[in-house]
Amino acid sequence: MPELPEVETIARNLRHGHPRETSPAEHSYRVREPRAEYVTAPPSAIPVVGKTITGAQVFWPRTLAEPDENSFYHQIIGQQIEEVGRRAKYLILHLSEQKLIIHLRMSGDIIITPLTEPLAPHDRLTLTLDDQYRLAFNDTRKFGRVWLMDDPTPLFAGLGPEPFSDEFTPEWLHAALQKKNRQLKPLLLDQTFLAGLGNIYTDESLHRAGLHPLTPSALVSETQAARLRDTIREVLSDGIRHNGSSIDWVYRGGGFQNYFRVYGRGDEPCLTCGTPITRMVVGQRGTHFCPQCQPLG
DNA sequence: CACGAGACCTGTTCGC
DNA sequence: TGCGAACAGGTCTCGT
Repeated sequence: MPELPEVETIARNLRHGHPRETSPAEHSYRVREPRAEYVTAPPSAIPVVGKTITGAQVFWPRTLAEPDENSFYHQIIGQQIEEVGRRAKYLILHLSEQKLIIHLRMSGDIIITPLTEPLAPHDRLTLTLDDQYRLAFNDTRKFGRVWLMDDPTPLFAGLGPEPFSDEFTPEWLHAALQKKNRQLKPLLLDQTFLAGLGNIYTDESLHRAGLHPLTPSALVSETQAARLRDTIREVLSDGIRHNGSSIDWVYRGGGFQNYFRVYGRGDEPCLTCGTPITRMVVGQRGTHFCPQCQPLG
């Protein structure tokens, strides 16, 4: 589920609590009704910085990638949450002694509730906080993973650059695309090439850049690469500004789904030219593009 | 190196 | 109504 903007939103929520999306209805299409209980604020929007972990519980063993369960309990209890960060799609809780790394994969979410609330159906790992709140890693599909480590550097070693870093320049992107001989869509999804893009934001970036998802990377011109770099940053910024995307049953307060131009809009008219959006499968992922605005070759 | 298929999982939606 | 297939924001591994 979550891509860079959603993970960034959760990190900010856990750090500060964050103002909610008060989405104006103007560009709204495909609007889904948010779950009534979350209309004011999603449960991830409660700050946890400064709180101390007084208990922990693992309900689905595979969720905990490292260390083993007993060591996890022994090590994490007593540590304070000092800061919350993000690298690629990883959420990072900086604890007083170690780092707690969380990858939400397809269906993960972080939910903060008072201890008096019952556990949610898909809570896989929970932390008890000293102010009588509970931080739950909730993950319907069980793909998510959690690591408690002294130094997470090895986990991040293979990742490509952050899209908002100084390293991600038009020149870097053009050169990097030249070095590969791959289709753009799967290449942009490859976290070792560039960190943070997922299926939604890749499709949206390529549409705004006017590039076909199957374009061979080595054929992208300098001008096109520069444009693509800008649209990637633009789409991610828009996503963050709207607190990420909320689709299907996972609602965490974001509203960027109301601004999708191609994702999930197969057969609907392109908002630029009116041509029906095409949906095809590329690398086993649903891929959406406008055949008019994003010609191949 | 590039690419496709299969795994890992549960839940929703759609067609018959 | 029931039931199977397709599909879902991600990533890893294996075979060609």
